[in-house]
Amino acid sequence: MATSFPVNRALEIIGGKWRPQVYCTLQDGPLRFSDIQRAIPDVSRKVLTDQLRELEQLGMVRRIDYSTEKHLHVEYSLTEDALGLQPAMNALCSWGECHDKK
Amino acid sequence: MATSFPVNRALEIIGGKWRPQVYCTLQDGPLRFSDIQRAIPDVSRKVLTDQLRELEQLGMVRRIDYSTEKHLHVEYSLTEDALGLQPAMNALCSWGECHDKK
DNA sequence: TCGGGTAGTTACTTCAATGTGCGTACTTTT
DNA sequence: AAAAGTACGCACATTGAAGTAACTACCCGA
Repeated sequence: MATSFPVNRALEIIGGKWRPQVYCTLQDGPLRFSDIQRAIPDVSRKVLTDQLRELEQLGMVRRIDYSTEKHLHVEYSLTEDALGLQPAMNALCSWGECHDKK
Repeated sequence: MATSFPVNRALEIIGGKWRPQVYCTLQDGPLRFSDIQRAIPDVSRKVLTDQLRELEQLGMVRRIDYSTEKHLHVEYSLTEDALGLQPAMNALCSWGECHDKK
């Protein structure tokens, strides 16, 4: 299977159309669902919830429900495991920045 | 568009089902088509040629035709641009290795 | 009570990536 | 003469990721 390569574990997290944005958005700290949506305006609610659920199952995103009887309040954040990908993300970003121009 | 993120430039190269394998296989030097196939047995001829063509168009793979009237001989290798991704690849790999076990 | 905010779910559709199976054309080896 | 290697191309089918649109259910402020 493709997952015999260790890279693919990492690509499950940051691969796909929206995951890099979700990752980058959550890097700066916990956010509510609607804040993530505002940060990534082009993603639909459905796709965003799908992505967050999948990332949660992969152990990369933590979902904490602070809702009371009065208010809905859910926060999403990256787990420590996910934060371990930051060096790799930075390497990918800096490569990307060098190879845009032209 | 999603490509506003610099990460996505890099994910065009190493994202997808077979590209990490192709990348890793060619890291060790130029190979012929059939050698790549032997290194990645599960990929079909069509998909492999598709991938190589796309990576060539992205400027990540160099295709050199050494054929004579006698022999077909084509070699594929990574470009210098693509080799610039090695630090990022290593970072992804080492993250993946740490998070397999368990 | 009307619009806007919170956080979703459900059903259906579309589209790009991937896979299957065939044919081409020319070679060397047995 | 037949089989097997090299490097493809083409037509089509399947699959999975992503998108669209509508619905739920509750709260707040004007």
